[in-house]
Amino acid sequence: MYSPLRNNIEGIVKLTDLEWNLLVPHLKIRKLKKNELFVEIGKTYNEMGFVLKGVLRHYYLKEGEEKTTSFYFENNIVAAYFSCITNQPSKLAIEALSNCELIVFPYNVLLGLYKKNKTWHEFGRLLAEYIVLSMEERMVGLLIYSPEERYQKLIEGNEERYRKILKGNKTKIIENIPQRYIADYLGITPVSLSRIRNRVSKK
Amino acid sequence: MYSPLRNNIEGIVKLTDLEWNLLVPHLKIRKLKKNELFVEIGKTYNEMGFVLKGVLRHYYLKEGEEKTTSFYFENNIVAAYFSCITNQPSKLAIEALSNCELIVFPYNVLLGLYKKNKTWHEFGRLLAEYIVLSMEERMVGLLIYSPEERYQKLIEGNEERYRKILKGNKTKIIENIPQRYIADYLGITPVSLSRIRNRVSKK
DNA sequence: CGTTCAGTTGACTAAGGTCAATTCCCGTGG
DNA sequence: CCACGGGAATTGACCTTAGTCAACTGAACG
Repeated sequence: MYSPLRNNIEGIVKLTDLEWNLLVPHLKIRKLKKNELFVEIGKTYNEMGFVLKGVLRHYYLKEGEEKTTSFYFENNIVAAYFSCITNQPSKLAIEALSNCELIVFPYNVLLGLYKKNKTWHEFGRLLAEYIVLSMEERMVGLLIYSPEERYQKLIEGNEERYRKILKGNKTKIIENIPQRYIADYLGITPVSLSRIRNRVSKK
Repeated sequence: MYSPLRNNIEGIVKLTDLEWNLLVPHLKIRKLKKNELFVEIGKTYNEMGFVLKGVLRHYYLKEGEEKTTSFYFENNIVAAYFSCITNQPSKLAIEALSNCELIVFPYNVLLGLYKKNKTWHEFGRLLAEYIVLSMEERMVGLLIYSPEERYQKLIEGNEERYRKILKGNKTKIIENIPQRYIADYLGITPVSLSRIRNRVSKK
């Protein structure tokens, strides 16, 4: 039941059964219906999730408009990282784009494991480090490529992936996500994305 | 001599003298002349730095053009993070924009401290986590604000800073960095930045 | 079968990119 | 001290591309 989570953690550090079992008692399954929120803006969170089934999006509000900046697929960790780490109200919302099934556990528990156990602590550090690397990559992409180039790269699936746990299969973005969210993700409007797609397909 | 580094680390975790002294023997001072490279593209690095004096920039090459995506000021940690973590050749270069004085030490040593000492390990994890938070913020800025809005935010110094160690004083960007690099940082051309400045100053 | 909403398309606007000329600044050498 | 050279920044003219608004299309769903 929980083995996909273990597999993914073990993509980063090897766990003994003993270590794994430190976490297991705190795991729960949580189901979300399509359009249900996993994280709401303004609330403070202590909950980590791991996607077993489904897709979620992560958005900010700017002048009342939802701006989708990220997605979570199967085998991704999903959380209001900012809120968990700083204990401040979340500035972003996370919404299920389809019916989802998550493994959830409290961030506190993870912090406890960090204190108690070296392997778990190493997992926490490495996870954060890999997230840094993947964010650096995306940020550089936003700075040095045009919207059209970014779209090209997205459909070519050219981005590097440091660990499966971070980004599952990116090609799924194209297949499973409504275009207006992809447009946000690329930093453009849905209308522009439609035109870019048109341009690109004619080449 | 090394106390600014200790102060900044202690912005994240408290160190006993004993813990601090685990690192000290491995510290060295390194001076860079203006325009000298701290990191070259294609070489693999194991060196961390901490800026005592001066400013550096961090750039990628795209079709032969240098694209500056980040800066390092006094009291910032500077490193080819990607190269240190993955042991792969660096894709970016880091250049001194002025004569610089750095404290340097091997990343290996830090890894050794992580293994040996819980406080150091916690430092490593928290550092990576704060970097994640600050990168998330910058990335969202690139996605949801226009170039002009980004420039406004830059001069207003509106960005949050999770720890001094990450980003020193951002207002210094405006004062100390040639505009063409700031343009890259904002994801626009120097010509556009000049026009934006003109527009903004007339409001 | 109609309602709804995402996606496309068209017309127009606004903003950034490009290229080139000019000005400004600063340092260097006569 | 002044004149010159070189690079950075500004400005102008023009182009390209994204944004906006609105109309239309088409598929999904009840």
